[in-house]
Amino acid sequence: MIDQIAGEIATGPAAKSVARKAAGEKFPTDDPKERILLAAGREFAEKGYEAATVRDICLAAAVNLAAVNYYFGDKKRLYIESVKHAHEERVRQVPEPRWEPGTPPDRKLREFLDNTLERMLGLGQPPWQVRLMLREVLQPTEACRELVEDYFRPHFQMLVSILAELAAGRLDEPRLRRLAVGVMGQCFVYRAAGDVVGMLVPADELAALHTPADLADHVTRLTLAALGAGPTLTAPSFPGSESFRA
Amino acid sequence: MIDQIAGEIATGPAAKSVARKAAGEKFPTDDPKERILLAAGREFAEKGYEAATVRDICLAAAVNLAAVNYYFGDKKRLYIESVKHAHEERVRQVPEPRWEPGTPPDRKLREFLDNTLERMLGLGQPPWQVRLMLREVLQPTEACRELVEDYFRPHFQMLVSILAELAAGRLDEPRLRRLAVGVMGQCFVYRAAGDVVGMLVPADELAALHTPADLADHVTRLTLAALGAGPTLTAPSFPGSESFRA
DNA sequence: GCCCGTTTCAAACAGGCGCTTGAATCGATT
DNA sequence: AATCGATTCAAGCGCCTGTTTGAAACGGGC
Repeated sequence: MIDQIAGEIATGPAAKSVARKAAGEKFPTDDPKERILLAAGREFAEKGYEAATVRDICLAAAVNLAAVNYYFGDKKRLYIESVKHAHEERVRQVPEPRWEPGTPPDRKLREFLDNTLERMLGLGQPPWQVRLMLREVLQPTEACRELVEDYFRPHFQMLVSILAELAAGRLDEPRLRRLAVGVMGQCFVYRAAGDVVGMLVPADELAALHTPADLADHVTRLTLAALGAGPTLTAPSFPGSESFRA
Repeated sequence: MIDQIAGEIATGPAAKSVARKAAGEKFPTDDPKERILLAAGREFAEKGYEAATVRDICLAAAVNLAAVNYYFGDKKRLYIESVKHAHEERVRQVPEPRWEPGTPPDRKLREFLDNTLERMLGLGQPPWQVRLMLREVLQPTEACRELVEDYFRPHFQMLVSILAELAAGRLDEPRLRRLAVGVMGQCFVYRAAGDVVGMLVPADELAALHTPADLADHVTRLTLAALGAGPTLTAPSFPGSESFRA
């Protein structure tokens, strides 16, 4: 919809003032640089670096084709900047959970996973920022290392700390990290291979047992059981019998 | 190396018979169609559909540019055929494990995971076939559904059956499937997000605890513990105390 | 009211892409 | 040996890509 409007506007010869007004209504900012970053992020997330074209980005951003080169130099630098921009925005959108001292670790784990899964899968369609970051995870480019250090490592370390509390010294750091990778993997598979999971699991089952909340619950129970800090998955569950439940 | 040779050959004007001879030595087959499928698979796996070019594929296959259109019609159909071809070859390379009746399920699980991880991660660089299939998992195209039905579903179902044995009727089918997705996710994360895992986990630790054999062992123990069919991860391990070990 | 640095614009450039073509060449059949 | 369908070839056709360009439009300082 926006694309169409912007396209018509950008094409028209003497419809510039109209373009300004329309763009000003449709876009959150009048700054062309900001508009390009926004449109570029969406395009790159959807189509990937190669398939996304500077023309489409400028069309969506309602700016002239030459603006990309004017503000960013070339396509490559625009991509890196848009990944950083998306990352910063996503951090602002979903802040990491904080707990006051003394919070039981099983509750922390449950809330950590709830937060992680909500961020990864989101309600409805996950935002384009997440898809853009997923691309970096699957095929790291220059922007990846920064992403890992600023964003993934703190998150990962938080999980390791929670697991350390649960293990209570009976598992060394390397093994805690291995466990943490596995825990993240159980969440990650739904984001990265969601389509295949959707083909392997019946639709009704997916809606009933694979929502972010369900999965957070399941992975928490599984991890607690594996660490000997909770009942096994095969044990009958009594409502309210577990402390980590909200 | 092969590419360079093929390139020189394909370019030369009167060096055709030489080309035949050289290609015959370098390629496993003289059939141009087979050579194109092989080269196409490698190119698509490495660069993706968009970035891979018909020109490079033909150069690598030491065939004329027009051969692709002659044998496959267009680039799209070549891609679909090469995915199918890669899938068939991979099945032949690493056949699924079979057990005689009466094999204990924990041993089956361990061997299943060993097989799965070996296939996914392989020794050294995983073959291009796996990378090509990974692309389909992450961004399904027309070739994906066939891949799932012929290849992933039977594998997935085998895992579900093993887990059902371990749960011994104390877990319903939907919950078994959810558990199976998680188990596959713990393996999948190393294949899909291996680079990021490599940044989060120290290199020496990676080599010591994250090899296919180590991971198969770890995930088996974790799953058994979660199902109450084995000791917890925090329990000290006595060598030879577990039946599933080879 | 004019000026000049900053920003925006339409138009075009060179290059690479998938795909097509018509002729040359091959190889089995007669 | 001649024939003819199957295959291979070099060349090129549009098309679309990222990028460049020179001029037009803008806006704050004299």
